[in-house]
Formats: sequence, C-alpha cells, structure tokens
Amino acid sequence: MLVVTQQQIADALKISRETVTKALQDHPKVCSKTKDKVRALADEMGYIPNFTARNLSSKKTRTIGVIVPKISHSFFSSVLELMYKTVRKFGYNLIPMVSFEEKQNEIKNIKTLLSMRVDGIIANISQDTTDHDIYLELKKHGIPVVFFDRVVESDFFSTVTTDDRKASYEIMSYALSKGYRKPAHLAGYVNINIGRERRQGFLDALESFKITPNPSWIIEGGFSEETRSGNARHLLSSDDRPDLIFAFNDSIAKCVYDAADMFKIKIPDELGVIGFGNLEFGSILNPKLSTVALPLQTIADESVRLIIDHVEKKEGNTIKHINLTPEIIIRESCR
Amino acid sequence: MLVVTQQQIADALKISRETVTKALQDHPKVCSKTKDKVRALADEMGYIPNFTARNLSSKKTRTIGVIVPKISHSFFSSVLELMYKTVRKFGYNLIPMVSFEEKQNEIKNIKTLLSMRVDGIIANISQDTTDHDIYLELKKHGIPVVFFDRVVESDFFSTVTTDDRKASYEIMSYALSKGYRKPAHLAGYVNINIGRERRQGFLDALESFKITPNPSWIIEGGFSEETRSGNARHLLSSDDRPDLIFAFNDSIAKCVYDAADMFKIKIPDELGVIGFGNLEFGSILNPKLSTVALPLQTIADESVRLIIDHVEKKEGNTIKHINLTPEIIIRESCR
DNA sequence: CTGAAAGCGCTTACAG
DNA sequence: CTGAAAGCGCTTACAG
Repeated sequence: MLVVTQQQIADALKISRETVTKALQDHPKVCSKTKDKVRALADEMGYIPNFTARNLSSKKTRTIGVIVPKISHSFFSSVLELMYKTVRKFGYNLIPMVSFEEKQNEIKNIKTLLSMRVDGIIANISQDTTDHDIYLELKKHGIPVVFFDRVVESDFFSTVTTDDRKASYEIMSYALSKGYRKPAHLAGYVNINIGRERRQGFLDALESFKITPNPSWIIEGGFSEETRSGNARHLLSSDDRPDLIFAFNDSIAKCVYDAADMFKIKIPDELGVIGFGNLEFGSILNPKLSTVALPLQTIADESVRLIIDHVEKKEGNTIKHINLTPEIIIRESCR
Repeated sequence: MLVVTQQQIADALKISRETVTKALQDHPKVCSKTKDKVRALADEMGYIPNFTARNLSSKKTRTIGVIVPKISHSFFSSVLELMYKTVRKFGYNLIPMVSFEEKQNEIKNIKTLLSMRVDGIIANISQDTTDHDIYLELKKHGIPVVFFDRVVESDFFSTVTTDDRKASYEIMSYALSKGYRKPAHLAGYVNINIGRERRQGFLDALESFKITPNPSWIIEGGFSEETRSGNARHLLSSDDRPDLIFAFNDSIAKCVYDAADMFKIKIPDELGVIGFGNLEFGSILNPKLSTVALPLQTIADESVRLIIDHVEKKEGNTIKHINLTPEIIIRESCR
C-alpha cells in the first residue's frame, strides 16, 4: 500500500504532525493559511486518512452497524438503501450485516460490529430470536441500539415501528364491509411484534363485525416458500373453506393466488385476498392485490435519526417509541 | 464502552500481553495449556477483539469492500446476500457501498473503503462511469479490484461476467424462429459492456436470420422509469411498428407490457417480448415473460474467490476473466 | 515456549 | 496559533 501519512505532509511543509492533524480536522486553533497549505498538499500527495488509526485514538468511528435478517427482500434492500442516503447526510458510514434469520448469526454479527467499534447499531431481529440478552449486553457496553420493524419491546431501546394492528384492522374492515363473512389469516409468528399486531388487527375487525374467529383458520407459519404454499392449499382444499384470506405478507398472498388457481377458485368473487407490505409484484398479480404499504423512507430516516441522537447524546436523547402509520392500498383482490 | 483488553487478561493470568495475543491467535508457539487458560478467561471476561487496533498494527483487515450502483434491485441484493455467505467461509467481512449510479459517489465510496483499509474491492461500475482512473489508482496503491457484471474491460483487472451476447443471440434466435420478423431493441448504454453485448447478440441473431436492423428501432436508454415507458410507447405508437421487442432488462420488458396494454396490442400474438435478468415478477406477468437468468450464485462465488486469491496472493494469482453462461428461460411471451 | 521492545497512524489534552 | 508527549489496543520480529 502506497500510503501518504500526515507525517510526510508535515515533513514536506516543515511543520509538526499535530498541526497537520488539526488543519485536516478544520480545528479552530490553526490559522487558515496553514490549513490551506496543508490541504492543498494533502490533495496533491493523494493523502487518504487512515480510519483504523483515527478510530483507535479517537474512540469514535462515525459508523453505524445495521443488522437485517435478509437483504434479498425488497423491504430490507429498500430500507437499507434509504439508510445509506440518510446516514451520509450526517457524515456517518453504514455497515450492514445479515443474520439469515438465525439468532446465532445475529449474535456473531453483533460481535463483529463491536469489534469494528461501530458507534451504534440499528437492528431488525431475526425470526427465531426470542431472548434479547445480547442486546442488553450491548446496552451495558454503552453502545446504543435502535430497533425497526421487528423489534425488542423494552423500555431500554428506542424503536421505529408501524401501526400494523390499526392498518390490519382497517383493511380487514374494508374487506368485511364488502360482504365476506368467513375470514382466515395466514399469520406470522406470535413471538414477533409484527406477527402479533397484524393478527390482533385481524381479530379486532372480526369483533367489530361480530364474527367469531375460527381458530383452525388462523395458521401461524414461517417465511419459507413450502410452508406458505402448503398452508394456503390446506385452507382452500376443504369444502367448508374461507371466503377471505388475510395474508401476513404479500409473498404469502401470492401463494394464496397460486392455491386458488389450483382449485379453480375465483378471486375476488369466491375468495377475497389481502396482503401486507406492498411488494412490487402486487400490482402485477391478476387481480391486483390489495395490501398495506409501509412508509419506507420514514422508517429509514427515523431509525437513523434516533441512533445518531443516541450516539451523540443530543439533547432530548431519551428512549423513544415511534409508531408510524402505514397506508392502505385498495386494489382488486376484494370485490 | 466497557472494554476488556488483552492487557487485563494478561494481568489476571500474570503472563505477558504478547502471550495472550498469541494464544488468542492460536499461534503454534504457545503451549496448549496456556491457550486454554487464556481463552477460557477471555470468554468469561467477555473479551472482544478490537479490530481497529488489530488492523492498524497488522496492516490487514480481512475485509472486502463492495461497490454497487443500487441495492434495492433484486440482482444486486441477491448477489450481495450470496457474497455475504461466501466471504464468511473465508473468514472475511464484507462492507458494501452504494454509488446510486453516480460516478462521484463511486469515487467517494472508494476513498472511504481505502480509509477503512479494506484488503480488496469488488465493484460493479455505475451507469455514467466512463473513465476508470480511480481504479487504476487503486491498482497503484496495491489494492486488488475485481469487477462483476458491469466491468472495466482491461488487462489490469479480473472480471466476472456472463456471456450476454451469446444469451441474447440464442433467445432472439428462438423468437425469430417463431416467425417474428420486425424486431426492435430497447437497449442499454453502449458504453457499458452489458449494454454493448446484449445489443450485439440481438444484431447477431438478426444477421443469422438475414434481417436488416431498423436503426430507429434500436433505442438506447437509461434505467429510469419514465424514459423506459416513453420509449416503449414510442415504439408501439406507430402503425409501422415492431412485432418483437427485445428489452435490455425485465423492468423495461414490463414497460413494454404496459405500453402494449395501452394500445391494445396482444402479447404474444401481435407482439413478442423478451426480457433479461429473470426478475421475480416475470413469471407473474400475463403472459409469462421469456427472459435470461443470470447465475447469481456463481457470480458471487467467483467474484469473492478471485478477490481473495488476489488479496492473499495465492498461487496462480493472475488477472482472470471469467465468463459465465446464463440460462435461457422460455415462457409465454413469444408465440 | 515466553517476554521486552518497537511500532502501526492518528488524536488528545497540555504547555508554550 | 504551534508543538512535544502520551497513548489508543494490538501485532510483529527478535531475543532469550
């Protein structure tokens, strides 16, 4: 590595290394003439600061770690991309890590981020994470954590969530108002907030329409393709089948479309379908899928803003729970 | 930050700090008893290595930087996710950066990665990158670069590409063999290899079918939604319109579907459509889109393998150009 | 097999 | 406004 160090700049200019550091930092106590000289030469010599050295001595990295369960899912890739933009405005860098929905990886990722000495961590917990000791430990180490979407519910951590319960209630109410009377729910895991909230919104809507939920029509399931499709087919295979399926997410709704196709059940006439997440393919499905859109930009912005508030201990830097309102998107999948 | 340092472990064990380092590194010259003791205590005390310090003194970070133009596009998010997995097998970390298709950001990203002292960089150049001085400079700094997909064609850098020309030729030949005779191409930029190759494959197929290309039916265009849709509509708005459109990628093909819908042109009977990239929505479109699938796993694996070969100067560590074969996926969009 | 010495490149009080 | 000193936590030859 052909490195130019501050020392070399100092030697060339016959000043001390410390003055170079300060000039480069735009420190107030260096006169502007010196600063200009230093910066001009730094450019010319192709000086590139060594963050590893800087971080070691300053104890700050201006870097935020992010932990997501997956990247190749448009919710995560979109939010990550937006976070890259937002973080940059604050002069920070972003280091994303992927847990692949496994707690063990999540823990490893956290350790790696700690080793890298990130200033703070934004996290979205993996599907099978139930205890949160590792995050409490982070807290003990003095490194702030902000959760988004899939969160650890605790007074120790700030969170950015969406009001999935209300959104689910509203879109289900819309569907029920259209006359469907036998609603089912292909649900998410109840140990994660988003699974619980969407299910609760579903139940709220049933209650307000005085419909008794059929327990065997509420199927909890994972995110794997096979499980989803199996559950969808199972629901539709019986003669006494639901006339409305509220899917935990759009991908599961897509499985319902496939299953309906298989049994020659017509959407929306014989079966209403509702998704959640507003993935791109929803408007390509035939009929177009009604779903709920998450405010991606705001999720990214608020998560970043919160973590930086915590890192920099800005005033009003207290634990906050931000709950955003998703948008109901009515298309064609409920008559 | 509640930090446990090697010094503290050494003090507790009444041995030297250097022995602790070596024990933790599994250095051969430390007896296994000492190693066990050190490791047990390190675990107990919650020791977390400080990479910034380690990197500073060892001059190695075991970290690979990746530069992509976007993340929220399934090609990139999928390849990135696979790279995370592959890199981990080699005991490396990955730091992705996003250029947002702008050369200025690409340069900034490279500087940041240099400051972080990554051992090597895997890159996919942005749309408007035409000169590659920055990469040559990287080379001069002794840091290896591997390009994938959108590459700098040069003998100085290893590349991982797909044979888009051949794939385009083959899928176009298939379509032409079905009887279409008025082919158009919504093309990519000719200054990037993938734009050039796909266009060339299109022309190759026309030549082998003795069809003279109509220059006004080859429209170069960007990746923006408006441009794409505008171009698609433009092609189909005239009475003398193409009966086959080869789109540079699936998203553009989707715009062709929309335009065809607008003009009530039936796919595949009145218009054949071909995409490239095999995005998820292709099989949801009606009719299902014929397209070309890229070998994502192999692209990720080979890129990582190459960069690590270069970083570690493994034997046979020479500049290589790996050209993979994509897969033709025939569905319903050509009769 | 273990330890003492030197250094990685930068920053941070502190003194002048 | 500038500089000398000390240190961040770790690794790398080298000596014993």
